[in-house]
This record gives sequence, C-alpha cells and structure tokens, in this order.
Amino acid sequence: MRVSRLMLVTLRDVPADAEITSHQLLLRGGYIRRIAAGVYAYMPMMWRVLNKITSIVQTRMDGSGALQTLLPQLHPAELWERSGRWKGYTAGEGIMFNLTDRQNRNFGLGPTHEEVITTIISELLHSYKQLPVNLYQIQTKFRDEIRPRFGLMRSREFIMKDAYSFHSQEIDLKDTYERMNKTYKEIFADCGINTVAVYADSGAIGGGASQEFMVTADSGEDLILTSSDGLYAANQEKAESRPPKANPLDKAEVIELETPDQITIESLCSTQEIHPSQIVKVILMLALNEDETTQPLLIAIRGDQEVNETKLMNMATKESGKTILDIVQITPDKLKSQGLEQWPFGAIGPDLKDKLLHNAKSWEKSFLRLVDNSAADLDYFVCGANKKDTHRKFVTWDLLDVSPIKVDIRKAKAGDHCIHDPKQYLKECRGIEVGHIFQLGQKYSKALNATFTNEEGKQEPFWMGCYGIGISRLAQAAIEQNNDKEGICWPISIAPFEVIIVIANMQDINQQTLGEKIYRELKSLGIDVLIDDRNERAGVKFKDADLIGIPWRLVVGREASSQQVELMERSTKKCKILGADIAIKKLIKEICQSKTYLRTESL
RNA sequence: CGGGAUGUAGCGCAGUUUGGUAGCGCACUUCGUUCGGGACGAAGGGGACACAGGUUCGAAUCCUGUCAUCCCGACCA
Repeated sequence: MRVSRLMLVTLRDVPADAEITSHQLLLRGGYIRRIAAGVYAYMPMMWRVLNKITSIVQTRMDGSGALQTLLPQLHPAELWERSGRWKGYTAGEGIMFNLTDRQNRNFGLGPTHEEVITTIISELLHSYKQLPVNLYQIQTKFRDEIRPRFGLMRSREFIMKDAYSFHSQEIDLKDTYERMNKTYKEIFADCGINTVAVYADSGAIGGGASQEFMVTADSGEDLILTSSDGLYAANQEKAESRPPKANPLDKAEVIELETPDQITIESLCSTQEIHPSQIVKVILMLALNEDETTQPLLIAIRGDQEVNETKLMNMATKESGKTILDIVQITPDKLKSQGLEQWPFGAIGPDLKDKLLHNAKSWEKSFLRLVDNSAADLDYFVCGANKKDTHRKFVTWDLLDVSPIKVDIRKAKAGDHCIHDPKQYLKECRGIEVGHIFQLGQKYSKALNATFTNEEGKQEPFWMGCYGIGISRLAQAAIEQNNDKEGICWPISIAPFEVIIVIANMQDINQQTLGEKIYRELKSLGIDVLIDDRNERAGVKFKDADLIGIPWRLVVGREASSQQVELMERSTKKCKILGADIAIKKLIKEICQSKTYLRTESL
C-alpha cells in the first residue's frame, strides 16, 4: 500500500476529549473517528488491525474445535422474556438498545447472544451423542453503556468474539472451559499483549466459575489483586482474603457509652479510645427486586472493613431467592416516604428490631440480616445501642437476640493476607478486561427449557459455557501497553503493516527507484508493506511512521546510490545501515519468525 | 440519573469579565526557496460562534430554555 493513497491524516494536537494515551494515539494516527458518544468509525488502517486480531482469534478458536457462525443482531423480546433477562436489560439502567417494529413487536439489539444460541441449539440438537459443541461468532455488539468512555475501551457499539459451548455433563463443560482458558492465553500471546488471568464475578451473565483476562495498565477500569507468589489473582469484586487481625477487646460486662455526635467510626474511635476493629458497624440497605418488592437489608461488618457490593449483591440474591435489580442505601428520606419514624443512624446495632418495619408502606416487614465473617468472629465488641447518641461496649453475639446469616461480603484489599497461604499478601494493580470465560452451567438452558436426551433416556438441560473477547477493545488495550512518546508501537502480529519503506527524498531518482524495487520485492513475498511515497520532507514521514507505529521502518535515503538502506525497529529504536539485499533478508527472517511462531503453536 | 466542566474553521485554542459584527497556531490550496526528525516566505480558501427564544439601535459576549461532548460514581468485552 502507498501512503499517498492511504488517506492518512495525522494530527499534531491531541483532541481535547481523549483522556488516555491509547485513545489519543488512535485519534492522532487517524485510526478511528467518533460519530456519537461511544460510536466510532474504524478507518482503513484500524480495520486492518481488527482483521489481524480476528484472524488470530479464528485460527485459535478453529484450532480448539470451535465452529464459527454469525447470529442475528436483532433479537425478539420474547426470547429475552423467556430467559428472564428482558426487564433487567431494558428497564431502568438496562443496557440493551430496544425498539419496536411496524407490528409493534419489541426487539433488542444484541448485547450478548445466550438467548439466541440456546434457542437454536435446543431446536437442533436432541441427543447427548451430538454433544459437545462450541460455536463462536465475531460480531458487532450493542450496549447502551451508562457512561461510554476512553474511545474503544467502553463503547456502545463494539466488536466482540463470543463463543458458547453445550455439554451433556458438567465435567465436559469444565474440560472445554479449561481448553478455552488455554486457547485464550495463546490468543493474547499471539497478539503480543501481556495479560493476567484473574478469578472474576460472573455478574449479569450469571452462572458459576468465571475468569477474566486483564491487560495490566494504569488506565484500567478494574482493580486486580494478586498474591506475592503469583499463585492467586482476582478481580477485587471477587477477591477473597484473610482480614487483618482484630485488636481483641477484653472480656467485661456490657456497658453503655454516651457517644453524642460520634456517628462515624473515626469520631467514635478517637473519642472512646477504641480501635476500628473492635466495632461492629451496621449498614442498612434496600434490595430492589425484579418482582417489585423491596427487601430491607441489615448488614454487619467489622468497623475497619468495607463491604464489597458485588459480593453483597450475590449473597443477598442467594439468601432471598429473588432477582435483585439494585441495592441502595436506606436514608432518612426513604423512611419518611414509607411513613416510618426516623431511626438512630450512626448508633444502630445488629439487633435493630424488625418491629420498626411493621408500618412500612411497601417494604418487606423484616430485615434480611447478613453478617460478615470479620464481625461474626469478634468475641467482645462495640456496637450501636439503637438509641440516639448511645453505643454499647463488651457486647457478644450471644447477648444480641439475633442470628444473622454468616457470609463473606468483605472487600479484600492490598496488604491483606491470602487465603491459600497466610504468608503471602495481596498487591493491587489496574487492568483492562479483554476476555472473560464463564461456566454458565444450566442457568440459561433451564430458563429457556433447552434440553437434550441423556444416556438414561431422560430430558436434561444443556450444560453451557460462554467465552468472550473484546476485539476492538483488545486493539486499543494493545496500544495502551505498547507506546512511547512518539506514538504507537504495534506488536507485529496485529500491526496494520509490518514494514514501512520511507523514501527520504522523492526528488532523488535513486532513492525512488530503490525504494520501489524493495517495495515490489517485499510485497511479492507476502509481507504487509507500506511505502511512503509522499512528496513530504523526511522529518514529516519519520514522525508519521513513528506515530502510526509500524514495527519496522526501512529508510531509503542518501546512501541509495550505493544500495545502502537503514533498518529500524520501532519498539526498540535499534537502527542499522545495511545493504539493501541484506536488509530485505533480515526483514524476511524477522517477520517470518513471528508468523511461523503463530502457525507452529496452533498445531 | 446525581456531581463537575466545556461547546468559536478538520484539530488545538484566544476573544465572553467591560456588547460594536470574529482572530491565532496546525491542517488545506497556489507559487517560490528548501529537502534525514512535524521547513521558510508570499498569496489564498474555509466559520448562520451548539441550537431555540429573549433583551438591545447592535449579541460569540447579557438573560432563559434545550441539546451535545468530556470528567467523577453505578454498567461491562
């Protein structure tokens, strides 16, 4: 390809609405154009990058035995109603774009494809003998993100590879899940990016075990906790740890403390000379259920610890048996609108009585009481007395006439000691999620009544797994991980071009002739080569080549008359003056090496 | 949706306080000189100043409303 024909438009200034490096470089290099919030056009060079990633993904997925398909983007609401996700995905802060057709039927624009694929498979496959299968597609997805940001990182229209596997037994699902885990590691390695596999919450997709693949980068939206020995890594949403040791409170008879205006842990501790770990703090929340009921939650946790909202959501769902849309705090306003008297916020103990709810207009009449292990393990502690400006000291759980459900809803933090080995502690870093694999189990097959006949001749819901990779996000994440102050340094396997030939001075006929000759030769060898034949000054061409990040740069300049060229590696800036023939040989060797690596690994 | 900020040429910005009919740098066009790290000179082209009302002899500037974009929280590949 010729730069003169590439409609290459690069920007010197950084567009004001781009915050992170990778987004700025994509815009400056002319790779993408914004059309609306979270909606981007992929320009020709970007499309080449996406195709390279796509092709790596296809090679590896095909190699793993998966079958490629293409599913519709327009989904009938009925399908989503059957799985029970229509409301959650469209109402309130739901992320599914939806519309009605001319017959007034509801449709959604596919944010994910479990419903569609499960329906198809259940219609098509009826026997365990036809299983397992693993189907994937590479396709544009739509999610009406509450806040699109960072260019392709969180866009509303994006390219994703998603795969769905169907099994007759759980063990077989686990097998495929492990194979996908391995395949993903190969895909990311092929793409030339470093990822960390972390344990993850399965979130809205639901189901059992799940793992995310993170590109580590300071701009990442997720917080990752890893153990110092490298054996454990998890998203903070999921991470488990040992709480720091509490400062034990000596045994004594319960006393009441006067604690005027000491409604925060800090003020309580400094005035009463106690340690946060000696307190059981109580947080009052409301679970807004899908069936439009509202369940008050009373959560107790040790004073020096914080609640992990994801874990809380999961435990509250499990214990209440209801689908929860959201969890919000109970505020004085909310009490008022329920026609309830005000509660002594700041001095509430785990034994707050259900009686206080009896006059509520629409809330459930008793608390769902959860206590985090950190608080449940305290022998003697300080807690609110359920009276304004009053706390109690030396309280025990036996004294309180309540039996909350013991759970882990504590937020693990950097510095906490690990579950698998108390000698190890957690460190934190940020990451960009580029892949996620899930063992869905039978969640969707049950909801959609998708069954097969098992070996005993009985109907059984399919065992399912699902596996996603954000293709367009991955492209940007690769830049976030590979750039310098001059621009992008694409890993060669996903670079839009492998080499750029820069003719330093187009006026010089020797340079032009030699440049064109090398261009033809590299092209005939199947190398993705770009030639900068623009009538620009050398400096401009060098700046552009650095900015757009082509891995190899071959400059045909002053030494062209003696067949000498300059070969530079973009990422290392290592540069050599070589005879043209030798430079070509070296290039072929370097580029083919990266390609054969790809092929041999996939066997 | 809540909190904060910004909308002036393709991009980056000034002008808004104190109303007087739009400017700078980059990019673009033409000519000349230059030609290995975003050249220089000269001459050009491009703007209903986000939109809609209002105040005024006169509005980018003042008032009201709307919309869009970005940042901080919930969502996720």
